[in-house]
Parts: sequence; structure tokens; C-alpha cells
Amino acid sequence: MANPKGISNSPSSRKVPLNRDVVLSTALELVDTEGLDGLTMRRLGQELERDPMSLYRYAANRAALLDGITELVLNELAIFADDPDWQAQLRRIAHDLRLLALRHPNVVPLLVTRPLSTPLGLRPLGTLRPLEQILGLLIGAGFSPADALHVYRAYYGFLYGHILNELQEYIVDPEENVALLRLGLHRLPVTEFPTLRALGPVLADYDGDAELDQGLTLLLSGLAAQLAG
Amino acid sequence: MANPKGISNSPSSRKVPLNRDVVLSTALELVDTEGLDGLTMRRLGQELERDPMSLYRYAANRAALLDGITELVLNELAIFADDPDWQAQLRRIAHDLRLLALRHPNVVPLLVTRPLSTPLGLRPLGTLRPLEQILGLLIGAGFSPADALHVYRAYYGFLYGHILNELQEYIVDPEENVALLRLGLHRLPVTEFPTLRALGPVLADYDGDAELDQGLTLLLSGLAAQLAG
DNA sequence: GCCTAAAGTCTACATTGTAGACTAGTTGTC
DNA sequence: GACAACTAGTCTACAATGTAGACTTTAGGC
Repeated sequence: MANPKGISNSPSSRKVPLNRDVVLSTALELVDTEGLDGLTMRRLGQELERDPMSLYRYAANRAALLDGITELVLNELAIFADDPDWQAQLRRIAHDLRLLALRHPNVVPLLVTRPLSTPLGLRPLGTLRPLEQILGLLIGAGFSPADALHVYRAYYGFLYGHILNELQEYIVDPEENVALLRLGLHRLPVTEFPTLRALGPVLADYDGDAELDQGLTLLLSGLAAQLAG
Repeated sequence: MANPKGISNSPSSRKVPLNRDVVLSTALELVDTEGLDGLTMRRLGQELERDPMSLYRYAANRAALLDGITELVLNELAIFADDPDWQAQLRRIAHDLRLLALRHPNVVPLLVTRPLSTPLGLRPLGTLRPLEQILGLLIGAGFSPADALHVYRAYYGFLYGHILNELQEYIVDPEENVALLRLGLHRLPVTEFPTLRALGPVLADYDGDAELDQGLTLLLSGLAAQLAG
């Protein structure tokens, strides 16, 4: 938010030269602060002090821009494909991705949704890199390719599921969280939602990190055993 | 006058009387056949032979319409909360939901995405019912409320993750599937994506049902053990 | 027949993505 | 220096969308 209203630009700080990365990062900022709907071509153009049309030099259209954003975010994820301890590595990646998702909650719908409309082979390379690297990691650790794929699927499925789950209960201000939760639950018909209503307090304190970790332990050891036998 | 004016013998079919269910089901059909973007107020109005504006009697706005669709779809899911065999029940539900997702692939983004923008307590009741019922099932099977929530989260997280995973690789025509896959993989830079490219054939025959089932076995038995100890 | 409420329609408008033609600035070539 | 070729950016314009607000039509009850 270096330039909230647009006018604060001194003549010396001439317009930033544009390139794909600048465009995408600004777009990401915009999505982070104003949500997905806040990202319009016009708004982004204004943020960059350009005509909206100039953006089309750096992304074919809005959809491509969204793809670019997901790529950008996934690039923040570091994967060390040569780590011999695959379990530890997968565990670390999972926690990293979780934090990434919490840092960019508005991007998560993109992460989850964009691949649904693009066949695997045609996705932005940046989004395929984690897949490639994790497969490499697993195969490097001794798994057969087919087993590696199997492990990957179980792992990534679980991971994305957890993130979605957690984000559904996530609200920025923890105070407001409890309040909103109570308010919401109170609204539910008692006769039809007794359990849910009773669980209010338990719902309120949710340790996503711990829950993820437990799930991982269960999944990874299970997978290891399954594949050993 | 045997037909005062209501039915001014419009060319083809006389208008169906409107109500929320008709509107929502037609909307769902539209989403199924033409995708999410195909669902516009004007298009839906046309489908129902009404002015688009009349739809606002049955859904406050487009977002509410989407919520209604997710509710409609989730209503197709039967849950027997009094089944003493919780594992079998969860397993069956999972397979049912998977089939549901495959039957309405275009709705899956809604299923996953809508809850992210609505705090739990304010969601359409229909979308909370599965949660309530599964919690009931688990508590009925002897779990403490907190443990039930824990199990539910692991379970639903995994389930949604799997569905997303599978749908990412799902393409209607299996012939085209293989073709597109090959085509796409071939496009990938060899140096950067050796593993992925090599896995082409293995990727192509993916048995989502089996994979889901294995994952469930692992997860459920793991959870049972974890909670017993 | 009149009255009321519900159902449906018409018009109008602000916002959006983006096509297409154009301009200004930079660079390389002779 | 003249000029061509690019590259970056702008301007105008348009079709599509969601939806507000005022209106008209229909159905039932009295």
C-alpha cells in the first residue's frame, strides 16, 4: 500500500516500469487486500498508473492474470527434492503451504479452482512444479513411480482438504471470530442442529496447525506401512 | 373464455409455475450443461420463459442463487445418523459424495468456495446439515464431542481433497482424456519435468474410486486407533 | 365489482472485460 | 540525420452482466 490513493506519487518517483512480475505482484496485493472481486482490470491499471488496456501486454486476459497469481504464490513454496527424509520434507512443505494459504486466503479459491478448468498438461508451469518436485522427492526416496503418485495424491488431497477446512473457520480477528460464531450458531434452529450448537465452544478454539500435524502423522505413517507391506 | 389469458398459447410449452425449487433445479441444470459462466440471470430467465427480473422473487441475488444450488446438490446426499457402524457409514457417504461430484463437476467449485466467503453460522442450512448429521453419527457411536469434531475434520478434509484431486484429472471423454494428457505432457520442457512426463501412462489410468477407498481405510483405521489409545 | 397482495415485466444504469485503431517513444540501419 | 521497425501505452467503443425502481398484470377474497 505504498500508494493508497494514487496522488501521493511525487514527480520524481516516476512510474514504475512495467513487466509481468510487477503486474502480477500488484495484482496479488490487490487480491490480498480487497478480495478477488476487487481485482478488476481498471482497478489494477489505476494501481499501476496505466491505462487498463496496457495490462494486456503482460497477461492475455483476466483468467491468465489469475493463473499468473496462483503461479506467483506457489513459487513462494520451497521444495527440496533431494531430501532423503521424505516424511520430514512432506511435513515441512505441508506446514509451509498452510501458512502460505493463511497469508493469502483470497488466493486459495484460485489455487483450488483454476486447475479444475485446465487439463493438467496445459496448466501454467509454475503450478506443476510442486507436483514434479514432490514426485521426484518420493522416487528419490525409493518409491516406484506408481507408488509415488499414489502417495502424492493422498498427501496433496489431504493437505488441500485441510486448508479448505481450516479457512472455512478462519476469520481475521479472533475476537470477532468467537462473536460471529456464537451469533451464527445461535441463529440455527435448535431442534435441527443440537449438536452443532452445543459444539460452539469447541469449534471456537481450533488449532489448525496441530490438527494438520496429527493428520499428517496418521497419513504418512499409514502410507509408509501400506507400502512396506 | 376457456383460457382467459394466462396461457396465451405461447408457441411451444406453456409456462411452468415458478417456485424456488423449480428455479434452483433449472439453474443447476444450466450449470451442469453450460458451466458456471453459463448461468446468467438472463439465460436462466429465458430458460424459464420469464423476465430475468422475476427470478429475484426466489433468490435475493446471484450469489444467493449459487448458494441455493449448493444446497440443492448437498440435499441429494443421504446420511443415516443412527447407523452404529460409523466407519461403514462414513465410507458410504464418501463414495456417494464422490459420485455426486462427478455428476455435477461444475458445482464442485461452489461446494468448495462458497463456504469460504460465509462464516459458518450464516451458511444456508442445507449445507450445514451434513456436518450436523455426521457429528451426530460420531457422537452416537461413542465419541466425545471434541473427538467427533476431530474425526469429522480429518474425514471431510480428506474427502474434499480427494474430490478436487480427482476432478483435476477428470475429463469427460476418456479417449480425449488420454489424448489431451499426452498432448499436454508433451508440451512440458523435458529438462524441467522429467518425472511428470515419464508418468504419463500411469497418470492416464487413474481409478478414483479405489484410491478414495484406500485412503479411507487408512484414515479411518488410523483415527480409530489414535482415539482408542 | 372492488381491494389487496403476489407475480411478473419494463426501463435504465453502472460496471465489467476486451477488441481495434491509434500515438509516442526508442532503437537500429544506412 | 532519415527512416523504418518495434515496443509500450492510450483512447474510444461496445456488448454483456447484475440489479434497482417503478410499473402492470393476475388471482382471490369480500
